[in-house]
Amino acid sequence: MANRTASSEKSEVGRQGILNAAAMLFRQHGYSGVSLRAVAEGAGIKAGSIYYHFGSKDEIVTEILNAGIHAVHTEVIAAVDALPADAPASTVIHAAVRGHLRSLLEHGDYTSANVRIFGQVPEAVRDANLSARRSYETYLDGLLANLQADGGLRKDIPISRFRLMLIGALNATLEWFDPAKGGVDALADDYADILLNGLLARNGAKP
Amino acid sequence: MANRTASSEKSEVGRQGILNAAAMLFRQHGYSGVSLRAVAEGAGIKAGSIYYHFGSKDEIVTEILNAGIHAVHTEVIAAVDALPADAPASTVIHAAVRGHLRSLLEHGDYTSANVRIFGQVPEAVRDANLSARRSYETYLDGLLANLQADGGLRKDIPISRFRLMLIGALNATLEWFDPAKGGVDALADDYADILLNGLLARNGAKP
DNA sequence: CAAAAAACCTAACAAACGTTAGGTAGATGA
DNA sequence: TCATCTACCTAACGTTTGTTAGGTTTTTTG
Repeated sequence: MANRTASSEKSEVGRQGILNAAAMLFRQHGYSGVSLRAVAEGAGIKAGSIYYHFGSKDEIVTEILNAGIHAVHTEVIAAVDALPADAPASTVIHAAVRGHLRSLLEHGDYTSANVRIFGQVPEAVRDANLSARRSYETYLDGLLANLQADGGLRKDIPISRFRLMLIGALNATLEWFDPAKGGVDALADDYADILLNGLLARNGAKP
Repeated sequence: MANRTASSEKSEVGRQGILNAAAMLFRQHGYSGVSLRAVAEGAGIKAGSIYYHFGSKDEIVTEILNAGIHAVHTEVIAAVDALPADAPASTVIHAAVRGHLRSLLEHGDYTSANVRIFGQVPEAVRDANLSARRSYETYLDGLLANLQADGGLRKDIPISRFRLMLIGALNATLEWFDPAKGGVDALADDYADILLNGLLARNGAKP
């Protein structure tokens, strides 16, 4: 029984089903740790059928990598654009942090696959993802530069270092965050707070 | 010519040579991306010979993972213990950050292999590394708790969140840091500064 | 100097890999 | 209704994988 039309649990089909299954698996097991047979099973089809939609494994992973960057980039832009134009630096950073974390931790098989496997894929695949990456980095740098020019952010540390630390700290949450244990937004509140105000106890304290 | 005793470029031999070669390769290509034949070539021997020293690939990777954690743990302890007992929180954090980064970025094939592949190895291997991880985490938590109790660190955010963000931000430097482009210690200065004081421009500014 | 132990090599195994060729069921369009 | 097209399947290919068995060389030991 339950043997008609393959009967996988999810069995999303078609091109998108392959990408969804692959993104989930890449995120969990790394690039070389995922076989096309595993991807096919996740998508509810057989391995050979993948080649109807894609020319190679690298073609799949390239598309996933690009979609991952595009997802964060879009979500962060949306979060920041929703603010009033004169929002203070702390508000802008907070919105960006929340947008990035949401994209990564909530609807984020593609984004988290990107973070996890970018360092493992063949060089050609990495290269194909570089322009999307740089585009996001440039956007963040512009954001930080504006806040710095307005006097909201300190000026004694280069922007690229801000940005690298920001992205690094956020992406690292992927390794331990458990959506069942606590909300993404509460995490974003804490992270933005620490990043903005630091760990040190203030002398002129607040309540 | 140059054909005696295998003549590989480095050709470290023996058990340690295998581990060194494997750590370097795992760091670059991930767990499944490294074959035992590649490890053997890196160590200057043939694939089958590995089994004289190790029982399986997982046995190798287990040992590398444990050595990696042990290396950071030891270096951070040494850095902190070198400080006077009454050192302020900022000094202690700075020393810990520098120790962690040095272990990761300077003499750190084992440590960086750990960071890179921990999420990809079979569950049994991960489990075998958990106690070493927890030991390091417990040490850091104790450190942070002391500083918090002394009034050096703010108390409105749980210690585990401090620690996770700290380790995450530091480990993430592995993805982009280029030792040829800038010193580890300068990086540690900046990171400790940002983590302690935050990104925001201060009103009661300093010179 | 001979015997024993240590450290390797060679050659092969079954399984799993990415990929390809050719076939088939069901929908679509004339 | 027949031909075409889409979306799959089956079966196999050559290669690479972790691993093993058995043989050879080097080093240590008595």
